[in-house]
Amino acid sequence: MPELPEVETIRRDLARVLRGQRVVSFAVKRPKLLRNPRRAFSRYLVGSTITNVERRGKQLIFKLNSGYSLLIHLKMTGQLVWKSSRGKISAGGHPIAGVAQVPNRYTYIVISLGDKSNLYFNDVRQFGYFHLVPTNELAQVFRKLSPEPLSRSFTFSWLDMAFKRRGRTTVKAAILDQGIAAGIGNIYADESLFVARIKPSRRVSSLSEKERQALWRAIRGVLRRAVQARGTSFNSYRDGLGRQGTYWARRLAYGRAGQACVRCRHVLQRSRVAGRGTTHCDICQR
DNA sequence: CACTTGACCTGTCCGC
DNA sequence: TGCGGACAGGTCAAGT
Repeated sequence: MPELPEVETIRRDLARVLRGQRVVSFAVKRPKLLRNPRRAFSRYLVGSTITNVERRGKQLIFKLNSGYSLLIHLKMTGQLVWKSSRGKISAGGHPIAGVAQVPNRYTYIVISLGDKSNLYFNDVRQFGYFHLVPTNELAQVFRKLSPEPLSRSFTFSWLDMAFKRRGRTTVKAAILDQGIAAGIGNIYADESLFVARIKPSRRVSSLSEKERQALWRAIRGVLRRAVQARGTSFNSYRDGLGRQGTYWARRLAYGRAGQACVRCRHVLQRSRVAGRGTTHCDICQR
């Protein structure tokens, strides 16, 4: 589910409330969601202090003072929701409308913190995972990911080089590749291609320099605006305080098949590209 | 090696 | 109302 903007939103919310907190206990109902033996969590997570909450691509990184980092991947339906000791999911002491109830039947992991607040991990489809990694091995774990798309190192010339490795595949498959654009998923792939006016089924090798530049710009612009909107919610996504994001109302292509293109008013088409449901405008995307 | 497909899970929606 | 099938935001292993 969550792509870069959603994970970044969760990261920001959780960093505020978790930084400096000690992990008091760790309860797991679905051991298969753990990538390490349970004893590793007892040794390196429980009793440690969370020094920071970071993000790389679609993964969250809880930096711990034990020398380890906790990596969390939410995959399709994972949620991380924090609840204060007062039992209220709130920001600045004010209750928020539309919050997720926690814990619930899909709450599989609970982390209890020193101030008696709790962090709940819910995951209907159980694809997500918790992975403890020595902090000095993080670079190795992330070695196949592209530079962060919103960072200065994600330059056009870097992307252009990366595209040369994927010349024969479709442009949609290419930008879904986490080694090309870490953090892009199905929503923001369709949004970026719409903004860049490129058909998702085009071969990468057929793109002109101008089109590749438009796509590079579109990826960054779409992700930046989605982060500003606190991500997209249409089903299970909730931010770090259980709230929904607002990008859904601003989307241009994803999930709008059958509706009018905002540029040319033709009906947006639904298709399958790179094995994924895809929406595009057959008239103004070339 | 490059690329595509199926599997992992559960829930929802749609047609019959 | 019930049932079967398709589909869902991600990523791997296994296949071509």
